[in-house]
Amino acid sequence: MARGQVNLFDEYRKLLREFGRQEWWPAHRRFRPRAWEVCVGAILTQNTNWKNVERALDVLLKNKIISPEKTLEIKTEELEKFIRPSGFYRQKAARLRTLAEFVMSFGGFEKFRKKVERRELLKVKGIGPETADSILLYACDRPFFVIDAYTRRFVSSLGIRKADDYESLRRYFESRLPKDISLYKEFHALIVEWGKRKNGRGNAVKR
DNA sequence: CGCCAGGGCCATA
DNA sequence: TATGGCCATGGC
Repeated sequence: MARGQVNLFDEYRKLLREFGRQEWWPAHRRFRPRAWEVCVGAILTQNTNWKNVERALDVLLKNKIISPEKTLEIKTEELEKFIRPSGFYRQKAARLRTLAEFVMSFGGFEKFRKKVERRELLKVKGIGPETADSILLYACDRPFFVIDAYTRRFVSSLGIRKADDYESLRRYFESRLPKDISLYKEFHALIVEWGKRKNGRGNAVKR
């Protein structure tokens, strides 16, 4: 593949043709998540297998911990117990509470969703660039492209030589794609699917 | 059975 | 700024 001639939108269409629509949120789970649950998922999946995250999300749902308010009401030990299947449960319980407090400082989730700025989110302890962009894109419908470990491998598989720091890669994607939120969501999900199958995981290919 | 996952923080140099 | 240790469970 010739360097410098990669068309990212074409790459997106190839993945879409090969794997089909991923529709991460909300359609890939059996319930329709509220935006808060998307934020919870973004924290719980930090360096963690998504299957484990789903177990933890199921426990939270079963116990009706489905809002930042509820998250702040229950005891920390209780929250830790609920999310244990997702690993790093002490850290993550603390991070969930911190995020819940931050969200509530806006006066509720809807206000947070409309007003939060990326800079502010990045200052929250436990929210790094990937988690921030996941929240902004999937929960707040903001046009930020999410970069993760799979994205780095994907970019390198295209033979593109880029500085691989987070911000450079994010701008690389954002500057070469239409500013389309649905496209960002779907492309990132497809890249993850590509990475999983490459690792010999994921579901069998059917088309 | 070992390897490692849809990161991020912190201490150290 | 750049490495390295740490966090922890469950899938495969």
